[in-house]
Amino acid sequence: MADSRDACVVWFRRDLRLSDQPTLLAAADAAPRALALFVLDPRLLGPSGPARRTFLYGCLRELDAALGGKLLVVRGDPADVVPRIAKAVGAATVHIAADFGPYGRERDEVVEKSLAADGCELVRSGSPYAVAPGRVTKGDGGPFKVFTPFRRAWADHGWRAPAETGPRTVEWIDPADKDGGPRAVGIPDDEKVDAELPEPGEAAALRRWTEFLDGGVEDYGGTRDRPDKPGTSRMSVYLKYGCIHPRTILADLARQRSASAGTYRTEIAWREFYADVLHQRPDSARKNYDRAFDALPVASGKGAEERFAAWKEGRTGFPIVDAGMRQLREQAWMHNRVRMIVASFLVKDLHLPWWWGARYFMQLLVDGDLASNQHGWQWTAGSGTDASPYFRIFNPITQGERFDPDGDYVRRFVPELGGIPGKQVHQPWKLQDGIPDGYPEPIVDHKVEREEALARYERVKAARR
DNA sequence: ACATAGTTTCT
DNA sequence: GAAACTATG
Repeated sequence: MADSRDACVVWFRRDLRLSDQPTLLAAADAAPRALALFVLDPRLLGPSGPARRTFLYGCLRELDAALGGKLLVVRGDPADVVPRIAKAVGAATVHIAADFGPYGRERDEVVEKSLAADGCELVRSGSPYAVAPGRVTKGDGGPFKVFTPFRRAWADHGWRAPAETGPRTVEWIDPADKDGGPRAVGIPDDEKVDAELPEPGEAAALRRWTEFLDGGVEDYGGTRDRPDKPGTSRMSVYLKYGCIHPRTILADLARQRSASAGTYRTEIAWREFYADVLHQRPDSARKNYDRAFDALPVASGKGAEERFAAWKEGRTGFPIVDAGMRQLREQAWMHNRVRMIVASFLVKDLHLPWWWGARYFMQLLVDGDLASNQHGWQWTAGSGTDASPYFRIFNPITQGERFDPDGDYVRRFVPELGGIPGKQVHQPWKLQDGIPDGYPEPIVDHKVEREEALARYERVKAARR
């Protein structure tokens, strides 16, 4: 329909890399020249704080440099902005590098309709998942609700090998040459971020991945649950922004034979599972996946707000919880084991709604991803897919002693406890000399609140009948 | 007597 | 996952 037009638009969205980028192949097939576009959409950024935005800007800066300074960055609603740009460059097709994945499909349709009015086609050629959400289904076509069967079907489904692409597959159009479209706003300046952020961009992602593959993956099974050790891959933030694609990771893992490589692959599968769940049930980003949990009485009012503030600021009096919450502020990141511990504490000890904690995580975590974050929380709360049973209530002391056995993690992030040697640091109220100055008493009695949580859960059971 | 390894129970 | 319970030496 538009063979006379020789240009297209490559709309970078969540896949901010150039290698292994099938969108570029699709674009090169469609037209010899392409305009590289990134839309700063306030809704795409979601409830992100300065850490996430600044990391994103770093990725954009690297991409722009790799494209010879030709990345067009505009602000606005894609449904309005994208068609105007497509028209300005005379594009017959707009190629999205990675669709939204689990959410925002309706919004894509709005853009699609708007483009179609100008005879321009929207082409989705990628996904930030090995298997796009919605593709792995049960025999009857229904979605999986339990992780393990999903993982098997997901592995059986398979995915293609990384694509051989480079930045020179198309000729990039200088955005200054286009007339009539929205004006470039450029990449915003970095915001003031107190946390120390990981290095943004594709090159950093590949460096980190190589480092993990060569050094850490063999120990992954043994040390991934140890917040006091650098045992995790730290790849989450790069996956979130598409600085690396999971299929690159999976292809490298397939060359390894170790059990640890299999464990790591399972973690990738969890990411894909939760994306699939959110795709099937977009409402589960805000509401209980299991609606029987709507009957769970949650704390509210002034007392709840005060407890929530203590949790956020890392002054609950439970060292492992406080260390985690302070790591979150210092690094815009928290070790996954500790995420589970602080989440369990918020839900089961403080009886606060899981979505309070989930929203706070999304604001601060540099790797915050809606699907993984919300469903990770729902897993802990017991309201999610294949969730942990509600009676699984983490004991913050036992968890601390088991996963931070020498107390190094706590001392690193809670300086008030810096002088207490060994694992005693997990129970400062038992010290002979009393709790060190400046460190709070426990704000709740875990044993009491555990019983309270179980009692509240009876309401959920009743609601199911 | 008592520590502890193993088992059951809990939506 | 943790607590209560049971068996064992």
